[in-house]
Amino acid sequence: ENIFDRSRMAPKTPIKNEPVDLSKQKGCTPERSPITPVKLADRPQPDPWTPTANLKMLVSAASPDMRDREKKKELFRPIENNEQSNTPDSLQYDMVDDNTVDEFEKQRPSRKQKSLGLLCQKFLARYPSYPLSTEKTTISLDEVASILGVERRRIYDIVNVLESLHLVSHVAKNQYCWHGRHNLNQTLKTLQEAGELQYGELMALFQHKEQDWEYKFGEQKKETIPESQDRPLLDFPEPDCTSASASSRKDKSLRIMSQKFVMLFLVSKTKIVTLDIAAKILIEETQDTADHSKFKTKVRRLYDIANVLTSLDLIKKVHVTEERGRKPAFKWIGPVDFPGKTDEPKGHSPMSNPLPGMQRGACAPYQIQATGKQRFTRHASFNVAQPCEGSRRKVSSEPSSPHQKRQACIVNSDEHCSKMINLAAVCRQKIAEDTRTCATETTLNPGKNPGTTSPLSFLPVPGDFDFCVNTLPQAVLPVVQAGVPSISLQNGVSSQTLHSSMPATSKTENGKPTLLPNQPFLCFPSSSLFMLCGDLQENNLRETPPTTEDVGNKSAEAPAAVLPAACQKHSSHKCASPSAPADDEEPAAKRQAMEQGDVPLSLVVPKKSFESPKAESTPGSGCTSAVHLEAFHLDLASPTAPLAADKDCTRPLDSQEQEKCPQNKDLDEPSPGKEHICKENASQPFLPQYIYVQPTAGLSSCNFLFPAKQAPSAISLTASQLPSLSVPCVMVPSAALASFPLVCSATIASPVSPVSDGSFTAAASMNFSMSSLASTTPVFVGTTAMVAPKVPPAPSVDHQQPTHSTLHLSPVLARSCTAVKLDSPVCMGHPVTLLKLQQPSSAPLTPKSIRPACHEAFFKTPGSLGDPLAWKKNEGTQTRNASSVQRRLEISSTSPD
DNA sequence: CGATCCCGCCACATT
DNA sequence: AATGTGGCGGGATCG
Repeated sequence: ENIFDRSRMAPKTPIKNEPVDLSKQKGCTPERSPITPVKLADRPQPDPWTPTANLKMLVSAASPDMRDREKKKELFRPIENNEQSNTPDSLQYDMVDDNTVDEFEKQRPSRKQKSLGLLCQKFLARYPSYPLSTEKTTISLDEVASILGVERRRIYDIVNVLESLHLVSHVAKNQYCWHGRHNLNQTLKTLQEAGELQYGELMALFQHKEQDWEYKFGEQKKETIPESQDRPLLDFPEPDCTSASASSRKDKSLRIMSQKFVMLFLVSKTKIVTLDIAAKILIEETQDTADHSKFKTKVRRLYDIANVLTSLDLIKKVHVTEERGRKPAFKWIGPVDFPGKTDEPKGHSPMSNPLPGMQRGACAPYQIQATGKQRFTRHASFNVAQPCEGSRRKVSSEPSSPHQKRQACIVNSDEHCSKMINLAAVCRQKIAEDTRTCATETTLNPGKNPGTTSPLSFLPVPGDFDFCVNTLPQAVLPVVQAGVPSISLQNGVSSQTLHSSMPATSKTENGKPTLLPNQPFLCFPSSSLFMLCGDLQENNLRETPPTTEDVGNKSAEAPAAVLPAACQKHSSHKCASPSAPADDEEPAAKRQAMEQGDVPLSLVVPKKSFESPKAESTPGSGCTSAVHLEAFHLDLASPTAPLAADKDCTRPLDSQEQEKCPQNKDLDEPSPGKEHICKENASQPFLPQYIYVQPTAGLSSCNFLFPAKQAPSAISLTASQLPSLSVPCVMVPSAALASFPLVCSATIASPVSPVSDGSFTAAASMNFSMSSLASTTPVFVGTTAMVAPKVPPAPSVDHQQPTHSTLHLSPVLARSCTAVKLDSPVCMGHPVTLLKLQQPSSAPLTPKSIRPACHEAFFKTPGSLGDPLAWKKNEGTQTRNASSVQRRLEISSTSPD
């Protein structure tokens, strides 16, 4: 045979392929064949063939080429479509030298035949997926290499990836132990958790970027300490490794890269990750500057990894079509839910050790990350509460203008920042693109759900990016923000473009009636508050300006210089919080989203939030906060842009922005408690701290909400305000005020209930959700009351109002509910508006309390007034309580505390 | 022409 | 120094 081969080969052209044959030939000469393949290849033959060849020879001595060939054939065939594979075989046997060319060609393995993926399949074919626990299969690199007829180097490529998933472990030189897929799910789970921590944030960054940014920045700069923390996210592995394992060398980057890559999938809502995004993320982490060459190299490596993962049936190649064109991407087709897995993203303590088996380097990156993340999340959850870092620091430090800070941060953090930025930018773009684009992929759905897709979960956050970016840059976003939530998101998304214009319009955009379509809201970012101007009209314009300001504020915290610190913190917190929450939530969201569709594109996340479900989901606990946030974001977005994506993205920003606002006083707090407008119900849930005032559409009046939120922590302002529950807020009723009550109308929603998202928007806006914030006090109640009076109009309301008043106290929910009721009947007026109003109303109430409860309860059943009462009670308590969040939750339930 | 990615040089680690 | 590992990127193929 050998001879034949030679003959064939020789005559023709020495093809690379040939080597194998040659080796075989060599094989003939046993001498050389040392077991370990030496580079010797040189040997006699001209062909340098690889040493492995010799080995192969030896190995295969028993079953020489034939096998290989056969194997190859077999393997290939299935794999490849071509017939060629066959031919070669035939050739072998039949062939004559003559066949030569054709045959050769045929024989010569086409590139595909030599692909790493194919090789990996062959490799895997040799071992049982689920080996008996008892038996241990050892893998000899040399042996395998020779058997498979490849260089050892290639085997390393495969083994490294397999090792990253713990399918094999390195036991000794040249020796690997085959574990099979028994622990695959566990490993994936671990990776997912770790990924959420790490990437969650990153992603978040991307998606939420702003938050993250600020978050990061803030922390880092502010505190150096944090740095390490931050790092975790990115670097995680190395550090640990280094210390721990002392991993030397660069080490196993392929292994680590593989894990990270897998994490991205697991964290991605859509389960689709485009190569470029992955590369960017990985590069980023890596640190360095990513130059083009690096990027290229990364991509190459990713292809290597992807080939192996594909062979494992964990991913498949797909294409995501974006505006720009189609981009290569991979979709996760492996297990998604891991039973035991904790769902909660946040909490995990992944650290423990994700990878059971890892021996070597396996330092799990996770750990580190985890840490950092956790923190984040927490923060996120409550701005106030946890603010720890950010706020505190900030406070102390300088709070001057937010902008400055940011910038400064940026500068300082610089790298991170820059990276972040870049990434964010990238993400955005992608997102935007994605959004727009549809996924074409075979697999994917073309669906494009707008929202959905982004490959990474990140996307959703887009807003963040912008935010961040903008901020840094300057911020411009604002406008969008003004647009309000929806807009903001969009902005964030910027790339998407979404709605940039939207701001005001956003509502319209949606088309969703709900919002008031045109109602413009004004949001005042002031700190806590938002002002919504409800005018239906478009006051937007006017509003806009403010918004802008807000925006600016956002970035900065402009408002009060004083507060600045606080603000900053807030901002940071907020950001963080939002993000964090987001992260946490995201997972869920993602999941959901994911579930929903594959959309390739990013963005998916938020949407859900809109829906009540989210709120529900979130509910609870601390998590909730996070969730809220997300929801929040979403909500915001939703209003305007129905598109989830957009919304999502933007949202965050908005909130942030809002926070900034200066206004106030309260504002500061505001920041903490962002108030969002939630158009949607969803928003309800979370909303942060701000209070909105919505005017009804028609109404000119504007309402203001002040955030109560955090009183405690928060800022002084709050305190003042809050002191009692309500406090701070001021409402301006005007007709508008009425609206608030109207807000209740939100109730309207009732019908819809929370739901409606689309529509909600308006409502949403109303929502504010301060609750989340914390605020504590819901406060508003008073407002409500106030309203009532004014509102007389709504007689119907009246009854409620009374309630309200009482209610007011109660947390948001109650309010909302109440309000709703009232409204509905009464208010009236603008139905649409009403919806919006509702929220507002709620908002007024108390942002804080509202939050959690709100979400769910609210929307869903506005009706139950009873609650309100309860609320009142609660409120009282609440007020006391600082922790808004909890309360809120409680509130919702009833009286929590 | 961009997407893939094979191939193997070469550096670093380990023995 | 030999050998094990594996980063890395040129450049060939593929589509």
